[in-house]
Amino acid sequence: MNLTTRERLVRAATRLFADEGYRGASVRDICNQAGANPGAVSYHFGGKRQLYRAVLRRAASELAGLAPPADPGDAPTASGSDTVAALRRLLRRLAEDDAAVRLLLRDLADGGAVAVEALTPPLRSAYERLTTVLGEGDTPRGSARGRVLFLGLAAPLVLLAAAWPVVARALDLQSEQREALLDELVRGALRAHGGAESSDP
Amino acid sequence: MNLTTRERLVRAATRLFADEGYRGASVRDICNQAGANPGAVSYHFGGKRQLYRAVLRRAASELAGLAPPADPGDAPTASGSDTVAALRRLLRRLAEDDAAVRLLLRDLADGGAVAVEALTPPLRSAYERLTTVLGEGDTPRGSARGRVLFLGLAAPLVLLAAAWPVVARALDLQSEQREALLDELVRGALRAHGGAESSDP
DNA sequence: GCGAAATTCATACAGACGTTTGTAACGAAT
DNA sequence: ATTCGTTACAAACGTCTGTATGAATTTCGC
Repeated sequence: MNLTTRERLVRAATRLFADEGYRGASVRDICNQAGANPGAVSYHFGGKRQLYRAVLRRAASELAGLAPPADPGDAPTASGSDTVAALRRLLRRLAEDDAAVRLLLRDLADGGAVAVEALTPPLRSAYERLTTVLGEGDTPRGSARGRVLFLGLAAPLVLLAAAWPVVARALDLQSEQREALLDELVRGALRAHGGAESSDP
Repeated sequence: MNLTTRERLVRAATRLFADEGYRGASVRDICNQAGANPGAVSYHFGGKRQLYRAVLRRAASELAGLAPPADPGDAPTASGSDTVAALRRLLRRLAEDDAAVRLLLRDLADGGAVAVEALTPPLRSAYERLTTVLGEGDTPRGSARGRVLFLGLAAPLVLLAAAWPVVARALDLQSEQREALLDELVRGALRAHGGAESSDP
């Protein structure tokens, strides 16, 4: 592999931090995996903490890249069949390399400092994209229904991607049923969205 | 405080493990917080790992206790207004001491070994209670609609309790709006539940 | 009030930790 | 050809880790 040492460090650290946590992954392990010296972390990043921040930033922006901003050309659709397909793709990508999700899950447990600052823009754009596509654009961010739709989709998605074993065991599901369950969830959320008006503002 | 040393250790460890993670919380810190000796952990629990397991077990059973098993006397209700109230209480208790939730969140990032084995029974009973109350008892655990309802409620609840700052920031919400948002979520889920039939088995 | 058991204590240990250090290797510019 | 900045290296540093130990102390049945 003809990658720079810095890049190899980030990749090895991503895997190890996701697997073992910040303190659990030692600088020596990371450098061994990257084929570098113990001092390489201090040299390239100024310390372990800053390597961790770099890894977390990259993971967050990777997750952010999975939710593209709202396209003005998007037409309001009642069915949302393309929404189902898009979320299906999203789940597949989240599941096939879960390092980023697990890293952010750890950050959430740590208070979510990085998640708050790095994930707010993509979450907002995903929220706006969703409400735009579904024709709720008249009340951009204040709509109770929009919030419910968004959280009702995003939260199960995170759990499906990051905590699937727990969900599968609790609900007696096989691993192949994960995408089917996501489909059911999306349809359920859209059903809720198309239902009766909510009462409070 | 006239608590046994063992109990003080568990309490201090719960807070520190939740705040700093397993490796981040040192035995010395725990013992200092508990007003005990460094050797107290080895003496009472046989080691740090086993103290951690005890803490995790207690947290899991505490969470489990918040979701009482299905009462045979529960009558199927279409409105689910008592469901809203029950989940409101649940969120409030989860939020006011978030140590247990953060502990289990860390366990999820670690693979969820404890969460899988300790949370499966309460999750199942909560699931059955929910479907029973809402009159879906004819297809006990195979119903796609039941799974959607359950996940659509449980997942946002976890996020609301454990990652509220991220959610609040992304959705431009104040901290007082948390319970209102939960209400909206429950109503949305019930709306989805009462909607059209789902297609697949 | 006594003796045994249970508990707490101060201390010590070997190992792993993150980081620093001095030096060597390398290509580019002078 | 030589200087320079960048990068990589091996070794060592002091600190902190979890645990073990044996003495001191408290607790409790009698």
